[in-house]
Amino acid sequence: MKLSNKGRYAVMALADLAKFNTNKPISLRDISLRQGISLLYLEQIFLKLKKNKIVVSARGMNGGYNLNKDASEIKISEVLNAVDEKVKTIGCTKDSKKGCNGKSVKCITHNLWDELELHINDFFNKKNLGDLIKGRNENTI
Amino acid sequence: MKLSNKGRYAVMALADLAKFNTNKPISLRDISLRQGISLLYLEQIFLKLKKNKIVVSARGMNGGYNLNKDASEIKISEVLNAVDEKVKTIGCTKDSKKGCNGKSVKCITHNLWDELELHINDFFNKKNLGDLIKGRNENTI
DNA sequence: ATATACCCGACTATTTTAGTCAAGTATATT
DNA sequence: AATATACTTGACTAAAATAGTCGGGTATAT
Repeated sequence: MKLSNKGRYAVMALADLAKFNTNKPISLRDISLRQGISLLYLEQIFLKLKKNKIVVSARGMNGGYNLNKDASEIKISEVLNAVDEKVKTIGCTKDSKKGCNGKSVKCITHNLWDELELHINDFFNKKNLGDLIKGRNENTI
Repeated sequence: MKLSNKGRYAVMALADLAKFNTNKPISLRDISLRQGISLLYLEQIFLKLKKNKIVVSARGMNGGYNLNKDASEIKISEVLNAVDEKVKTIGCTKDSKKGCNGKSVKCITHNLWDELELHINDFFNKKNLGDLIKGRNENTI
């Protein structure tokens, strides 16, 4: 059970964006250099963030990205969903026909995974980008 | 972020073992049939469970497995660790040299993933196999 | 003897993740 | 107008993890 780089990078990049936030757009090149994330990979990630209205883009020279709303209003869950980093714990309902269907007939562990999923999503729903900025100190990069 | 089948199967199989618990060993064949998990895959999983002293085996005809202690004393975290299903959220400290090292210099998201890991592990530490048995009803398989 | 069932390492196929590439389009600056 | 910067898009590839199989054991009850 692990978190993917894509999800991690998305949050890192947005935190960077929130930290250096000005009225001017910030280029992916800058974020790439500061956070050590491949530029090409960042491009892919930011397309999704843009589609999900988490960032707004400015094209051309001096272009880049800005947050679409205040950092404190961007939940981590929102970010992870945007880059398709969903929390999935249950696989038992996939081959529906026989066995656990999650409704009338449940496997003995079904509720456990359900609870776990809620537990994790709850965590991501309670944290926002603003929290990350607030919590940092002088050793934070 | 998802849970692997291996971890899921391990918990399912042990719950099955706890449910049908008698003084006689229970064969993997029975568990395989009841839970719909490949016998060969179960063998692989139970070798690890055995190495970690979660089950004891009886070889030969009428052989099989039994729990090594009371179901209420087997934590889910123990089971998942036994089959190498660790919770890993942090990848930023891998290329140690520059950037986040998790100690003197931390990336802005480091604490977040640390907290998440604790949050998930906490969940698994609080749940045991006994809880699953207690919580079931007549529709549970 | 023989069938059952655990034991063990190696192997393969599938899926997911991670990251790259090529070929654009838009815009500020010179 | 030319140019460099930087976003846009879809497809492509490589690497890693997962899921599951295979073959050839050994132990034991009947």
